[in-house]
Amino acid sequence: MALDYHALLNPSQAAAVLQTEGPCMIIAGAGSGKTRVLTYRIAHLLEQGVDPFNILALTFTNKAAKEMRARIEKVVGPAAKNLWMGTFHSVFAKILRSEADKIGYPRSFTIYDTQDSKTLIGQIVKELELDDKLYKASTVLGRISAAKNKLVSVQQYLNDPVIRQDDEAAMRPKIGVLYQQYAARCFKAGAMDFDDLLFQTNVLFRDHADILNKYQNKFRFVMVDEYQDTNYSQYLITRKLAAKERNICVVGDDAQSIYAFRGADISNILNFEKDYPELNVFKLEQNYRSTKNIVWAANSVIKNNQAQLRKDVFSDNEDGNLIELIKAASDNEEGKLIAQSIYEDKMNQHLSYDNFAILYRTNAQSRAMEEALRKLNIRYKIVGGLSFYQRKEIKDLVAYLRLTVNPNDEQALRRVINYPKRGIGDTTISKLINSAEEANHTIWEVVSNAEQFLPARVSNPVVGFAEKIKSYTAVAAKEDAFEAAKFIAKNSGMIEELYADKSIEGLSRYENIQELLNGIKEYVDDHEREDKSLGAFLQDIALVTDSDLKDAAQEGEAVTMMTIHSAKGLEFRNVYIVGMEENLFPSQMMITSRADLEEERRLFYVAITRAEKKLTLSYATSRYQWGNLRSCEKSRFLDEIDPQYINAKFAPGPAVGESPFQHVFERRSNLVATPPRKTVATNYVAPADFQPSDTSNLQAGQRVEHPKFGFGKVTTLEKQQGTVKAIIQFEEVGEKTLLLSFAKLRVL
DNA sequence: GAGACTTATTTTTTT
DNA sequence: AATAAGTCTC
Repeated sequence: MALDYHALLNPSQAAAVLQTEGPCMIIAGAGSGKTRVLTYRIAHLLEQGVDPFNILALTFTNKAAKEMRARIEKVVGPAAKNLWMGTFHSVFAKILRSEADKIGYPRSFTIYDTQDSKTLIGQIVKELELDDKLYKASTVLGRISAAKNKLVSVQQYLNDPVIRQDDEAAMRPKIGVLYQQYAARCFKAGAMDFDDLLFQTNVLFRDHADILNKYQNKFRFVMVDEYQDTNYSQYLITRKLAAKERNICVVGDDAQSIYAFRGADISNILNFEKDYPELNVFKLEQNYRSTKNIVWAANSVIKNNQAQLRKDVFSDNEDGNLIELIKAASDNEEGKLIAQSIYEDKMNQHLSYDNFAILYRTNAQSRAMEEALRKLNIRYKIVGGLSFYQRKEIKDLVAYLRLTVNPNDEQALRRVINYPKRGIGDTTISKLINSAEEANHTIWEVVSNAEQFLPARVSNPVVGFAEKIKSYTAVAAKEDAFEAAKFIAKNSGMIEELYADKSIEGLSRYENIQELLNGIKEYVDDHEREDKSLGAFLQDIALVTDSDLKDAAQEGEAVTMMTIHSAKGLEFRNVYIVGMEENLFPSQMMITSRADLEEERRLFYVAITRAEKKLTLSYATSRYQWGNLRSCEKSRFLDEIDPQYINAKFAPGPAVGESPFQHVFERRSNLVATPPRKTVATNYVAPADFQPSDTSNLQAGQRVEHPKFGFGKVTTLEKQQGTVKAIIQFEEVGEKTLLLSFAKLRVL
C-alpha cells in the first residue's frame, strides 16, 4: 500500500519528503510539522525498498528519537525497529563500543559524566600545585570541551599561538598542560567524556579509512534533526559519513539555535550549501501549532536579531487570546499568581493539568513555583534538575558497576574504595596514586597489587577491596546486568549500610537503590535487547537524561515544569514563561555581547513558540538569590513584543502583612525521584463521595476534612484583600496554610 | 582514620 | 539555601 503524501502533507512538506536522493536541507519554522516530515521521509525511504539498517537518523534527545521511531512504526510497522536512530552521543558511543580497540581504548570504556571530569581536573590542578581559584574545574573543563568540539588535539592546543595568547591573557597559561594531563588520565582510565565520544569518533574515522568506509556503506541515508545545534565535531562526522553517497538531509531552524554554549555552530546550517552545491532547500513556514497572536508575537521578538535566514512563519489558526503579562512583587508571589491562574484555567476551561507547562531560564526558579503549586494541591512534575543518576547513592552503586566493567576507571575507584568504610583513608589513596604515577602503572594495577607498594597493615583492606572487584568482574562476565548488579549491591555492603539507616533520607536512599535495580531488571527483560551485559547497561545510562526518564514514569496528569532548553521540541496548550527579568532572562552572563544576547533572544523565541493556545509571561520585582532578596527590573524582551498582542494584567501590590520575606519553607522530600507523588505522605484516603462545604463562614476552632491532608482543626483565619487564608493543624501532615477560595474543605 | 564542625561557592542552559 | 570542600578534634 503506497502512502499518498500529497494528501497527508502540505506541498512544501510533501516536496521535502519525496526528495530522497542527494543532499537536502529543510528549514523548518517552529511548529511547522518538522517531525511529521522526518517521519514520513523515513517511511517513504522504507517504502521505496531501502533497508532500515542503511538509514541513520540523528536527533537531539533520546526522547525525540524514541518518539520518532514510534511514529514511524505506526506508519510502516516493525521494520522501524531496525533503523539506526538516536543522539549523536548514543549512536557513536555504540559504534565506539565495537571499534574502540582500534584507537587504543578498551571496548568496555567508561563514559565520564561532567562531575567525573570536574573532579579529575580538580585533582590534577591540585597535583600540579596550581591556584584552584584561577583554575576552576568548570572553567578549565569549558576550555577543554570547546577545544574538543572544534577537534583541537592536545598537541594542536599546545602549539597554537592564538590559543596560547588567549590563555595567557586570561592569566591561565597552564590550561594546555591541564588538557594534556586530563586527556592522558582519561585515556589511562579507559574513560571518555561526553566530548570524547564525538572527538574519538573523528579520530577513528580519520585514522582508519577501512572503518570509515564500512560505516559509509552502512549508512547510505543520513538524516540530522536540530542541525542548527550541531558543533564542528558533529558536522565533520556527518560530512564524512555522507561523503560517498551524498544522501544527507538536515533539518533545522536557525531561529531556534540555543546551544552555542555547548559549541553549536550556527554556520553549519548557514554554510551547508558550500559543501553541497547541488543542494535542495525546502522551507516550512506554516505554523500548525499556535494561534496567530502567539506566532505574531514570536515574530516580533525574533526580528530584533540580525543574524538569521529569511523566513516568514505564519499561522492559519484562530487569532486566539492575547498574551497575558503578570507582574508580581516577589518570586513567591509570582508562583502564587501562576498557580492561581493555572487552577482557574483548568476549572473554567475544563482542562487537564497536562495542558500546562511552566518554563524558566534556570533550574533554581522551580522552587518558588513548586511551593506555590503545592499549596493549591496542583500536581506537577519537574523535568531535569537533579537527575536520578546524580543522586549520591545511585552514583555509588554505579561506581561499583563501572569498576566491575572497567577496573581502570579512576573516578569510580576513588568513589568507592572506602565506601562502605573499610579503613582506607586519604593518605593511603594518595600513596596509591603516587605509586601509580611513579611506576607508570594504572591505579588499578597498584591497587590490585597493593602489598607490593604499602606495608601490610594498610595494604590489607586495599587488597581485600581489589579481590571484591575481581570477583564482581567474574560474576558480570557470566551473568546479565541485573544478576550482576544485585550481587554487587549486596556483596559490597551498600544495601546493608543503607538499610541500617532508618532516617527519612536513609529510607529514601534505600528505595532509590531498589529503584535502580528495578530499572536494570526492566532493561534485561526487554526481549528485543541483544546485549544484556552490565557494560551495555552502563553505556546506556551514561547518556540518559532526566527528561528521557520521566516519560516511563508517567503518573497521572500534572503540570510540567522545566527549563526552556529542555522544552525544545515540545508543545503545550497553555504555557507560562516565568522570571521575565533583566539579568535572569536575558541572563546576566549573556548581555555583554551581541551574539550572546541574540542566542538569548532565540531562547525566548523557542519558549514563546511552545504554546498552542495561551501564553502567559510573568516577572517579579524582587527575588531571592543565594538566600537574600534582590530587586529586579522587567526584561528588555518584554518590550520587544509588539504591544498589540499583549494584555497586561497587573496584580495588586504586596498585600498588607505579607512581606516578601514571609515564605513558608517546606523541606523537600527526597523520598522519590519524582516529587509530586509522595510530597504529602499520608495514610488518609478521601471518601469517594467527598463533597466540599461552603467555607465562607468558617471559624477558627472548627474541625474540617481535606481530600488530601485528611482531618484537621482550623487554628487561625487571616483575611486580606478579599482572600482568606486558613492555617489548619492536620492530624497526619501537620500545619498547612490554605487559601479558602481554592482549598476543598468539608466542615464537620 | 573518622566524625563534627566551619567555610566557600554557587546559578545558565545539557549530551 | 544548599552543598561541597576544608579544618579541627578525638
